[in-house]
Amino acid sequence: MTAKADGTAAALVDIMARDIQAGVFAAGAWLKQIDLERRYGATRMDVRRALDQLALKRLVRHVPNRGYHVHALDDRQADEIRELRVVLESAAAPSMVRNATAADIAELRALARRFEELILTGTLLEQYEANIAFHVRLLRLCSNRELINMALELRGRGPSAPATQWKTRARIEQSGREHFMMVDALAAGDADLLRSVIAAHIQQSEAQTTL
Amino acid sequence: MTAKADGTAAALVDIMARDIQAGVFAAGAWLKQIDLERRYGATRMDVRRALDQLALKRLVRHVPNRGYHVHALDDRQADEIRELRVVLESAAAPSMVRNATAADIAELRALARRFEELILTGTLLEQYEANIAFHVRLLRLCSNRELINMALELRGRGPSAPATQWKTRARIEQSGREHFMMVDALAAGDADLLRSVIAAHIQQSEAQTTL
DNA sequence: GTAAACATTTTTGGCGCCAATTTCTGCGCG
DNA sequence: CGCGCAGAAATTGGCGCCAAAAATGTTTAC
Repeated sequence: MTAKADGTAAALVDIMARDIQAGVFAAGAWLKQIDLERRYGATRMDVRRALDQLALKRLVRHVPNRGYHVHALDDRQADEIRELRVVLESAAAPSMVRNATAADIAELRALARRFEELILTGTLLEQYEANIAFHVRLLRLCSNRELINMALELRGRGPSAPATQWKTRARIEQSGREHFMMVDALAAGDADLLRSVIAAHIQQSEAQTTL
Repeated sequence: MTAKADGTAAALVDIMARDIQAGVFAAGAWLKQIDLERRYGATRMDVRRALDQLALKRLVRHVPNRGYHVHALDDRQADEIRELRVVLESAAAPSMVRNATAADIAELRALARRFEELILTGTLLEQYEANIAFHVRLLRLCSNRELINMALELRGRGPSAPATQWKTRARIEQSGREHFMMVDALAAGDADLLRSVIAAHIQQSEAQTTL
């Protein structure tokens, strides 16, 4: 529960970010420092640091003398973040195609299969994590580490809470198919195809972006 | 010198970021908290908060029990950040073209002219600030605010210190011309042209990106 | 003369307390 | 019965002090 010696603050930021994403706190709820330090078994100072960094990431908002509350992003921001993810992750496509080895492709296919299985047998959280695992593995093929970091950070900020992500069963199955389409595009070395599949996957639509 | 009541910490982060960019501190130098609190007239706690946030922005690096030192990015990171800026800012081009009014274009042309004048008459710092002013004004045409924020943050992290930015007089004059080329592309409503000028401008090369 | 060990000084980082502000609760008044 | 007000409780946020760790300077032994 309590994190290690030095990485305490950084680890707490990650854990809290995950919890906010997962909807542990109600949207717009006030985060009382006392509750947080009990919940995470952290010191007051660590909680404050974590809240400050989360405010910088726009996951929470700070109001002087009132405290921090989880920042529920409106539709506009959600759209803008999705659009940004399309820009970044499709820009990464050519680099991914360039660097993907046979072993990478095999691993990705396994992860795609795992996600597909969990559609039937897994819990929502397992599906969520399997999806993350696939996308992180895919992103790491890109040689631009700064782009990887930005894309991951953006994914953390976006409306990816399981509750809102896959609305229908048809949609989650479509996502599963798209994972295989990405792997196939990689195997075929078709960067343009990969790009458009990624774009459609993020936007959860059939059409490709026209930004 | 000392910042306002509430925004103290946030303002200090901005000021310190600017100073690091401007090369006030030597690359890799250790930032002693005592020096910082005297230099900026801030409390110890504000300095610590600012350093933490700067570490999150990767402008400084933290070593436990040693302190914070300015993070000199290597060539690889510099290239990756430049590449990311190309991706983001050229992705913004169509939106810029869509939203630019006649008034916007006039303002931008004035800013471009100001930069051109300062090439001859201004100091390096003035040139730097005029350049920033032009680019911020241009970016703000984009309707995607998240993209704007990311691009600005990235610009702050990149190797934009005046010392390394414009190596030759020919290059700074070329930058000045490119500013006008961007304004012209905006006025003509040519998003593709704007995109390639922006890409070339960031990469400081004549060729357009092939990412 | 050099290098290692020791002592001093500087710096970081954590812990706790207390003041300022806000919110909640209960009471009185119209 | 509702509204407003005052006191109390709770929460945030700032300030300072002190211990642990590192860097520096000094002494001593070889």
